[in-house]
Amino acid sequence: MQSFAWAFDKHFFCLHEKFMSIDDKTPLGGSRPAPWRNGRPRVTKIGDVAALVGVSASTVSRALARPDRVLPETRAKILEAVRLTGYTPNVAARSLRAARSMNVLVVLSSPAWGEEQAETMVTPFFNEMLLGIDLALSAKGYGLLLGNLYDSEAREERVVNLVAAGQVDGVLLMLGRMPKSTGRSLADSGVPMIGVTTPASPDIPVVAIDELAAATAVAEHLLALGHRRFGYIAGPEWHAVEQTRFRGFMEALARASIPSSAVTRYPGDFRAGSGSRAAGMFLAQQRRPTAVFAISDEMALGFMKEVRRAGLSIPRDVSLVGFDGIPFAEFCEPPLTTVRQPREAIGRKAAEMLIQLMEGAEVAPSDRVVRFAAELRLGASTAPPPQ
Amino acid sequence: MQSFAWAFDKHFFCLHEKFMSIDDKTPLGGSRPAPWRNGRPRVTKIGDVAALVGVSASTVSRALARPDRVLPETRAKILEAVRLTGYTPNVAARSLRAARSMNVLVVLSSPAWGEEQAETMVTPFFNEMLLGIDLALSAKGYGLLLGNLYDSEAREERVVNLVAAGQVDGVLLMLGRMPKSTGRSLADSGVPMIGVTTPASPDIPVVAIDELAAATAVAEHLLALGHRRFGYIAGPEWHAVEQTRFRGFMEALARASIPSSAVTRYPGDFRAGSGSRAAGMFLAQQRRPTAVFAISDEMALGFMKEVRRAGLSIPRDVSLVGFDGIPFAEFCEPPLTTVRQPREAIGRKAAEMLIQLMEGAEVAPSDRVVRFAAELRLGASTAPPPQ
DNA sequence: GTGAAAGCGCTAACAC
DNA sequence: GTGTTAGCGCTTTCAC
Repeated sequence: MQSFAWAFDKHFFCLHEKFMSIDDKTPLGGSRPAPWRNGRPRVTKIGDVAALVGVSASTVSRALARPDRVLPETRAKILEAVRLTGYTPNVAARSLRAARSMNVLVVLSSPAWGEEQAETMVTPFFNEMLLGIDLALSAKGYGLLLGNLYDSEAREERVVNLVAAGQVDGVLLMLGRMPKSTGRSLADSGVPMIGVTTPASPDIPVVAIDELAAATAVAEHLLALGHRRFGYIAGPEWHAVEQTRFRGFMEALARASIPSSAVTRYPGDFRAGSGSRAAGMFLAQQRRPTAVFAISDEMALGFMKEVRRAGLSIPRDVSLVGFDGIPFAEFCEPPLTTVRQPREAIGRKAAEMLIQLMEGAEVAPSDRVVRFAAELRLGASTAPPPQ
Repeated sequence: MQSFAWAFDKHFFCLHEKFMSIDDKTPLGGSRPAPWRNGRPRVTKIGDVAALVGVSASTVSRALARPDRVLPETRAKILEAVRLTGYTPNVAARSLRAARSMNVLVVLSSPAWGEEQAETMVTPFFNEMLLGIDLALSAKGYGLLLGNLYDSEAREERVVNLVAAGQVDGVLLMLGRMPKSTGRSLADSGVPMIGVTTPASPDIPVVAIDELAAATAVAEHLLALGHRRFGYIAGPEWHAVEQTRFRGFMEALARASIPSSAVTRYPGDFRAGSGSRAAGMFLAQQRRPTAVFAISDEMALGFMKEVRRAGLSIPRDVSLVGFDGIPFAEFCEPPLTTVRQPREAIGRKAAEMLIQLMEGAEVAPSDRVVRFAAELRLGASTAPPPQ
């Protein structure tokens, strides 16, 4: 994504010469071939339709926007002409006039250290969420612009510009933290915004799961199985989700009188590779945890693979819990015990709230923070600890 | 995704106090408050910057677009004012004027029968490809609009409109067939277009892997292991990729004198569920194939899961080959033998070709069809047939 | 019910 | 070098 970006910084590439020659061959409707008018195909404009029918452009516009304010027969003729010519309103003109773009920006940050480290554009976790968002938005006629920050500040800057430039009418933030962009921030832009799985904020309504409850459920499940020594594969420390899940997990353990020294915290970044590295550290330990909680399924899968390679078996030697409930969590062997987030519903709800905001409604106070319940889905990767 | 309707924003918000004072002297946004100009946040316009510096709007525009054509000191003052005010050009106006949107549309179709059946917005297969596309586009300042057809005709229509409306400067088609849309087709719109993993077409350059060679490699690998009875989990029949892979697979077998009656063809739709269903059919067979080729990794994983549930072991009882090389193919047990497509490279190449087209270049004849080599990546899911 | 006219914000040709 | 001017395509008053 994010690619939009535009040439704000560098401003236009100039292609004049090329344009000229093409233009000469295909002079566009206008009396004078505009040199900048890229050899674009001649497109039907509202005036063309009007001329064809023998009415004014305003009437065509009205016929399309407020059918009831145009004589039925005029309207019929206009619609016919529209069909005939394949006329489609020019979005840029309409946006300019209406001061709205009908586009929504989804800002996400695939975990990466700079884009050269990125592995995919949309992580499995965001994927289903995007589906819900897309369906909700397109139902209301909004388009979807995708902006991946790839954890890069330069990108962040561009995204902020994008918003400032009025290219989008609303923003969905799917980030672990607020962008710390230089210059004016997103929040300052006055563009409606909703956070998805994002830290709660006074300014920005948030849709997410109840992270604390979910982490608690994981801890209690493992405790109930009899585990007393734990591993925790973390996310980046600045990530809101990491902070909450860690806290929920530790507090639940504390309530069961498990000292924090009984928990080994392995660093991670949500991606499978970091799960494998955590496994390396796990394997090297003298006194290994009997249960490991990875706060993303990808890390759990990475852990699983590495541990199996070392000849250990899950859950016989070590229990494993993931988080998110990505589709592949059930295809691994054993199927992963994980926390399933209702991602499509989250995405849909967030998009619907954003649409309301964009259409001028206020967010009800009760909707400042919407939390969905997450469900602990038992796979076969957890069992009582080995004797 | 997208189509465009209507609604309005209501927010009143003043960005910059600094600016307010200037405002008082030069009430911007027209002498008369336009009634439709729904209390949008007051945004800095080029004229504001100009007024602040004491030059004309054109000079500001020039200072930004062609620095060399403006006096250095003027320019410096302008840049300072831009910084101060947080001015960002209005995209709609620029697009309208320049007749280019700096946006590219990526049309894809997650396998589904209508959107209510969709599982994710971006399949794992498209994901890495999107990464390559995104990086290439954003490097040149282009934005990325995502349009998922979800195999729905209504969506198709909207996407076509989008293109016709000039909302995008170019299109990347990631489909198994050409959209069969009613009304004027995409190809007619005259907008530059590149197909990615799409049927070759006289009009549209294509970037893909050498499907035929890949399918051949799979067949030869299985033949070399000694297999003589095969299963083939197909894609939708209309899908170009399905057609080519099936042909490549069958022809290679034929060259080894394997009769086509030795191949069971299970229907599929690229998704995991259809792989599971194929497994059901497989298990019910009297004389089962000893090797199965699924033309997507997801289907292979679905097959694997179901077969394992029935107590069979891969590759001891049946060998399995997937296709695509999605990340999770190596996390399953056993790791999947699959055809790895260099997806990021494909995406990047396609985007770069599109950019060339959009900037007026011709596609070199040699680039009408660009084929990357795909690599058969041996996992542990293939072995000689059971005795 | 319909047309004429103005103008959204920006850029480029054309003076000076 | 810089200002003036015109107009991209559309929608929306405001007359009639």
